[in-house]
Amino acid sequence: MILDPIARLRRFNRAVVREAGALDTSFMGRGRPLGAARVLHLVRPEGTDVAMIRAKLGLDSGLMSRFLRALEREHLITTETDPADRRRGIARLTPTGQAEVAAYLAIIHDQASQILTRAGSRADEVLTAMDLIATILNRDQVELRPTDPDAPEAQDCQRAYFSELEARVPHAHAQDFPLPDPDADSYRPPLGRFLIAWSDEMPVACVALKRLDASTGEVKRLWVAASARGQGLARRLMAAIEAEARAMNLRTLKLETNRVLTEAVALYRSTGWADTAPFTDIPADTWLAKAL
Amino acid sequence: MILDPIARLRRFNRAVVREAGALDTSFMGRGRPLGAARVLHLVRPEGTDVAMIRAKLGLDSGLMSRFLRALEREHLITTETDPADRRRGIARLTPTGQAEVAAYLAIIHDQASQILTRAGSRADEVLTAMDLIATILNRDQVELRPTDPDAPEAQDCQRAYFSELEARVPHAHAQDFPLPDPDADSYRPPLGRFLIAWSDEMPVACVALKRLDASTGEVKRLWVAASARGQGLARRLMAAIEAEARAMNLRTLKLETNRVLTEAVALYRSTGWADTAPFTDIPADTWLAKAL
DNA sequence: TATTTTATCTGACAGTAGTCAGATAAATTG
DNA sequence: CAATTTATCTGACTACTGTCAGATAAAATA
Repeated sequence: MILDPIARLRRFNRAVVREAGALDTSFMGRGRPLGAARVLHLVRPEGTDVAMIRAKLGLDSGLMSRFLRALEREHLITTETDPADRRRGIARLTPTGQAEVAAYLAIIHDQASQILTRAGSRADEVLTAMDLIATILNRDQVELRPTDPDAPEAQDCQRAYFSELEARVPHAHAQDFPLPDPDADSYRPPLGRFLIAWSDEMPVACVALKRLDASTGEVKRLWVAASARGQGLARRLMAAIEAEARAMNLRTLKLETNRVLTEAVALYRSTGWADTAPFTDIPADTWLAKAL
Repeated sequence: MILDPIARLRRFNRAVVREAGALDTSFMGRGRPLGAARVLHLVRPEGTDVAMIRAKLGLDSGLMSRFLRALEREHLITTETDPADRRRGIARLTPTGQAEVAAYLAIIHDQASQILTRAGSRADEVLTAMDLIATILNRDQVELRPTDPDAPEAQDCQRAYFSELEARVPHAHAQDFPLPDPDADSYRPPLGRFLIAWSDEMPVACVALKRLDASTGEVKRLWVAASARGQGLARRLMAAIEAEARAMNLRTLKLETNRVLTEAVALYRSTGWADTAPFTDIPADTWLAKAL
């Protein structure tokens, strides 16, 4: 576009802050200060560690204590001491509290759909834009965590991976890859691993490892969301999955890919992977191996 | 992408609010509450109407008065009564105040470039995404204002328009349209008009009107930024420029266009424009007229 | 000209966020 | 076991935001 980048960024900031301000007052719309509402949001019915909430919100212990007692007075939560460490507290949502959280979520949901309605025919574009911006802003906080390959988020990642393959690789068809994967056990300890990269609780990339024999593993399902590319996430995931493989005492890793996936192939080759004998069928046309 | 739209929107909100929060505290980093800093930002060296600032920020008159006096005590502004209406106040930035505003801007600038740096190779994509989101959020506040055709923003719009033409219309070359336009007088009262659509002080669309003879005008330079499409802005601009033409006592409007600009042509035809005899050269291939 | 409206100022007050110091009780460490 | 650390609680305090009522002076209106 036409303007100074800084001016564009400031305009964006103003627009978003105005919207977020409206969100704040709506929090107060339920007769509770923002701070207490934020705490309430993090308490789960099955119980949440008080210290964890405090860390997450960066609250002073005194303020936290006051919020908790205010919520308790409203019968929205109950607190007890952690039996394992009786200095620590555990907060639990009461049924009333659950209803209150649901009411907040309904408000948020309404406001969100209002924004999407305002975007009209461009809602998809707007969401893609939001993903990109959120991913950039969260960039330093992306966390890799092992996940069950049948977890809904893992399936989401794989679905996105398959449809990307279908779009780019000749003779690859998403329907050849059923979900949940009948082979999921192979990606689950002790046979394998499934890693997801999380950006603020949203999965943005994944990779899987599968044991082939006592000393050999196969790397599969390396996928990075379009919004999260250009941050070295694939490299980070590959390093992490190689570390997992070493921890499993594997000495060789293999993978199959297709030369049209140029970024992926370039990444592999630049990190010590070399051609090896084909060990699978089409749509693969490139087979690589790496000694650990 | 893969997740529930609402979840994506909430993640976006969290990411941006966290960032904006950091921006807020930096405002306080200069030892002044956010409210006063916001007021300071709106005061111009040549003097600003106090009531206008108050309306823009939605402040209570009492609070506003206190902010102004606090800023005055710091010698950042001076205030006087409006000679034309001695109930009203006018605030002026002192040189000290100008330096202070510059210091704020430097901080903002730093933070903005930090974000762009974080975006790395995707900075352009991020800015485009921000434009889109800001435009959607500001959607209801787009304002049409007549502008001088030589104003920098008008030139920005025209530059964007020409490069769009060059990209889409065969035989159109941006270098055939010098800026500032030697013909600018034609788009300036009393001969013509140049309208810009502003979204939070950023130009997002424009249109020009040029008198051909006592009763005929020509509409030119209809342009809408990519980020602002799909909101009916072109239609709004056309309606406004037709109103301007009527106010100038014109009875017929003409325009030239090219059939590859399908959205534009469709808009014209759906609002009463009909084919007319060619009155210009290539790259035009479609000539339309409308009786007012 | 009398009345009403408008723009601002002033003082009083309340709610929220946040900090700090000290107290308490339960782990952890030496 | 004594000393230290950790998690929480409590009370005191400050700063910022925001609201309300009343005062004042200058337009605008009847």
